[in-house]
Amino acid sequence: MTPEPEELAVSVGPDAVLRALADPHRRQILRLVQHAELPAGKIAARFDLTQQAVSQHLAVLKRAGLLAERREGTRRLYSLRSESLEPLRTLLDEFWPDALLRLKLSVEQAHPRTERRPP
Amino acid sequence: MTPEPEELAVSVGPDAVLRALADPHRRQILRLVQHAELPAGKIAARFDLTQQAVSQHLAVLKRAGLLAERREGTRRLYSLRSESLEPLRTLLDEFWPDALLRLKLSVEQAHPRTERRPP
DNA sequence: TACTTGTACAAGTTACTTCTTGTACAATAG
DNA sequence: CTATTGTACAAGAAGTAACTTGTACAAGTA
Repeated sequence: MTPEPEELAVSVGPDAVLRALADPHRRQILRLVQHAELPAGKIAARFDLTQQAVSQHLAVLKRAGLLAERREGTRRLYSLRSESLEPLRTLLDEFWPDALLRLKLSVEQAHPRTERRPP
Repeated sequence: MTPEPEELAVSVGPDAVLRALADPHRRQILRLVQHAELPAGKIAARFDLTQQAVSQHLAVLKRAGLLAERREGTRRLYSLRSESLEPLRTLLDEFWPDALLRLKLSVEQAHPRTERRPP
């Protein structure tokens, strides 16, 4: 009865993203995989935590949509999915003072970076 | 021995801010006080929670630097301190793909919105 | 086949979060 | 002074998070 397309569930909402980011270890993981895909082991090696603990952090980040996972043989390669930061940006836009918000919107309208949702 | 200037401690770091924002009730509180100061009681009245629970949320938000508190008689008036979203914006900038980051920076340089910290 | 490597899953512990109920206390009104 | 109102503080319950150690298992290698 779970009709979820599994890998295609893209947006997780702001809660999961914010909670995932609220941990320093996890932010560090994101920094590591921001520019290059990295296997779980190499990531774990950078921390004073057990491999399993890091694996659990990876799972949290993945559930939040912040990590892409690619399997290659026995290894799992992780990389940042920056699209999933969108809810964070939306939140920030919502609370950022109006003056700057208006400026920002005008910039984005002048240089649209992604498809518009048609109303 | 705590030489803290108390009210002047402005920046709390990304952890507290992110954790504070990771709760829907607290985000709702921020929306309520975003444009107008509100007393704790009026805020509490908007939720299906006890006054005390909301008071605790207010405390979390205040510790994160996200709320200003002004006392007026017996009431406490809260309002959003949007400066404290700065760590969030920094984080977002750090992880946002380079293309958009460069655009954003160029805009901010063209229209500086706040004083520069002199080095 | 059996061994090794890379990784996740499972269960348990400890600490933290979020709520509740009960209470204290400061400011004002009578 | 006494009562009322607006609010925070305190303690405890229940859930969740961040670890640990132990184990399973899939993919290669001898």
